[in-house]
Amino acid sequence: MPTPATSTASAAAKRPRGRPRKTLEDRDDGNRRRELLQSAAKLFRRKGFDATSTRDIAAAAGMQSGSPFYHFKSKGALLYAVMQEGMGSAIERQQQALQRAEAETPDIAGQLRILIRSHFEVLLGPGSDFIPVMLYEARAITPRQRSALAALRSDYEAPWTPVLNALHASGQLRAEVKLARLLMFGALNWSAQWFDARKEASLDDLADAAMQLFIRDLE
Amino acid sequence: MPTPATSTASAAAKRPRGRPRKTLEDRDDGNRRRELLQSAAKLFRRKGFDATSTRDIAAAAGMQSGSPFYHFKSKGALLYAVMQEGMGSAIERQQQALQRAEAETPDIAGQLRILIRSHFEVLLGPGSDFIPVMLYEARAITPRQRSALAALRSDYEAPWTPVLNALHASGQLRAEVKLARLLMFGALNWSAQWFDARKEASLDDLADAAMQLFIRDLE
DNA sequence: CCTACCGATCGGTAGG
DNA sequence: CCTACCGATCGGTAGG
Repeated sequence: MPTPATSTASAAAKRPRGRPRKTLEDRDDGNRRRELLQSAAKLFRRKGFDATSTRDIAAAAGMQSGSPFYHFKSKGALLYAVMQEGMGSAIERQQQALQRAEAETPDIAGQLRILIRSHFEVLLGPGSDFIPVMLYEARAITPRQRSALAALRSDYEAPWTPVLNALHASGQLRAEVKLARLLMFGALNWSAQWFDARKEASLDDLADAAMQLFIRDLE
Repeated sequence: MPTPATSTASAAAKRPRGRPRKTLEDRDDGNRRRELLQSAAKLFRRKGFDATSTRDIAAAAGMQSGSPFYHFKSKGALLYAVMQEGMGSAIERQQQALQRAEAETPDIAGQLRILIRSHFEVLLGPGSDFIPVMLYEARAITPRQRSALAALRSDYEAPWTPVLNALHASGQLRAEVKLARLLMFGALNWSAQWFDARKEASLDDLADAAMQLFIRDLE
């Protein structure tokens, strides 16, 4: 829950930073921009892009109504930045998960489990507003932005292809790889609509269920 | 493609109906309401609820800007009506598909295929704007409306439960039924995001791929 | 980053 | 169902 804008702003006014001078660096512009991104991601996810006003976002970040436009040249640019940020960190997390797993040299099904588990984390884990926004607000961006994001998406999906091909070749994945991939991502991505972290199932439970659903001859 | 509003309106003015008197029945209010629902469903799907203005909808149905409010008391009521209409016809189609199949007494996997095939038709077939709107614009309706639709959704999903339970019992579906159902619907529902009727795959291809992906020991 | 503001658009309504 | 209209809200900007 974000603190209401007014109290955040007044708290900041009452509690001056350690350094006395009020230079630009003191303002820590990078952090303000990051707070805007976070607030925007959370609101875009909860209410949708069109139902979120730039005033909502400003208030959530403890700013006045016009201030977001000091950091982003338009509301659309903010949305696009949220999506880029989401894809960037998703790719990063995925690569880290794959590298961590390399030490254990898992079998091919084990590699798919790593990818699926990492995908659920990006989608449902802590701070996971960016990717759902990217998935569910694609209508609101320009064609040029869409194709730039499609390139990032290809990067993200690249590690999946050899794994799925190998599983198909070994008979553990029966459906044609191209359609299987689309259906599998649907099963995973849709979880952003129903998953409730407070409820029974954990991300590991989800990954187990997905593996059992898609892959035969496990272990 | 809907005819532009102006030409539709002027055509109607130039071509009086068969009956000379201008009573209310002559106006055929039921059809106008239906045209509004169709236009709204198409626009809500393409642009989203918030990005669609009631003026857009009116124009698509060949009306003036204030006229939708003669048929629906608010924009939200229009959205809700689209969703109800979608669920109603989805349930109807599903029951017809199941009845048609009864004559052939298919095995349990065959029954799942019927349900999946019917689901793809409701989602991707001709005139399939209503259910995607229901799936992707749920944020925009009130909690009361949401729970009323959840009841319809339960009706729709009811035939799936015994089929999935039986497949789980026979070992053809390995994952726990509750999570499997959520993941499966995700795989199917997500197709509304990527399916292109002009491209290679048919709805039967999709149903085949889904069956191969989810179910073992087919035929 | 704030203050003050603008033009455009929007959902909805009164009266016919 | 149309005409004419209203109040509210919104994205964005100038000037500091």
